[in-house]
Amino acid sequence: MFVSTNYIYLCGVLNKRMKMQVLTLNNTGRMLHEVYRVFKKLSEGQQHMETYITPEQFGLLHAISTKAEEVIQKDMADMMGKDKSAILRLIDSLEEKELVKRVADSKDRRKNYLMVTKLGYKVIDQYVKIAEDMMMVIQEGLSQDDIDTFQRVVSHITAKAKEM
Amino acid sequence: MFVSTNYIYLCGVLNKRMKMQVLTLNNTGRMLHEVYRVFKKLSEGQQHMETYITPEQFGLLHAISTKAEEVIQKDMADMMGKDKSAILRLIDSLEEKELVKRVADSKDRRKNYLMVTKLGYKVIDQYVKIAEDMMMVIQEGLSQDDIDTFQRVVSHITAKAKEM
DNA sequence: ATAATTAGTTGATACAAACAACTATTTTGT
DNA sequence: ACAAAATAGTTGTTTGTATCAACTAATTAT
Repeated sequence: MFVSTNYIYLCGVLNKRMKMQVLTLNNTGRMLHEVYRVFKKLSEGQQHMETYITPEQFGLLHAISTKAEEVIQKDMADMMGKDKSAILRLIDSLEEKELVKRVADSKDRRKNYLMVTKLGYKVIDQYVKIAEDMMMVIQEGLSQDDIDTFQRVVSHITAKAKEM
Repeated sequence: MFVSTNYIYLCGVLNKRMKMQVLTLNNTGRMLHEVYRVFKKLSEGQQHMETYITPEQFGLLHAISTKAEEVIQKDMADMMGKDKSAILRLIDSLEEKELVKRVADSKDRRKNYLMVTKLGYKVIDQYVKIAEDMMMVIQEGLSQDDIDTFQRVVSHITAKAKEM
């Protein structure tokens, strides 16, 4: 399993040397790393998994499934901030596992709509179930206020970064 | 530049389907992705960089530099949750750029202490400076309370995940 | 009608992860 | 004291995923 921790120490270092009390993304990458580790462990404990997919594959598959409108590869590349060829290869791998299908647009023959198959939804559900159970345990001890603030700060940082 | 977004959608999906109001790591990976993008852009804008290093290299280099005691490769592998061979190869790359040195322990000849060179510290400072400036902008509009809560939630999640 | 743009594809290259097998050294247990 | 176990590091192999550049085919704009 390939796991990059790019973000972990990149973001982890922000502010280590700050003189004043400021926002620290110090442990955020490490947090995701730990959560990912647990998620992976729980996933592997499941014997009856339909299909094993990597986090990248899962992320893309899930992202496709949650879009209200039809999406094409280009949309997913934009959405996920990756090169179109990266998306293409992820789609290839998902199609090989029969989790998505490329369906040609009859009007614009350059486009392939991405459709999640029945099996695709099944696999998503399996992974989502694991994630839900895990998060239930993880959030024990946090108040609703904590959670709300956390989400708000995340949105704030994301928005600020996006305009930079 | 290699950028993995493993965590982004893995964690991004946690809770999308939750029925009740719960902790959502929904956008956390995306947040780090955006922050990383800005960081990279700012880094590339710097003409007078001593040496370009990847985020992984930077993370390891910085982590070594902040340890109070001498560290060996094994320590860094444990600390960063990676296989020792992954660390070894990152150290190789850092040593090639003359940012760290392996120094043999005279007592236990199995061990190599990792020492950050002068150039190593110089490179760290350059990257840290960029990160600091960026975070100053990003945190505008957040209260101290927001920041504290954010950090506390991150610690909570990390701790909970670690014991799972 | 030609030019520019768009969507997708392919090939080349790079980075970094895991795992397994190995060496050399040190520590442990009897 | 010596054999066995543990430890630190190394190397080779495989896998996954990213970028970039060059390309085709189809569509849109001038």
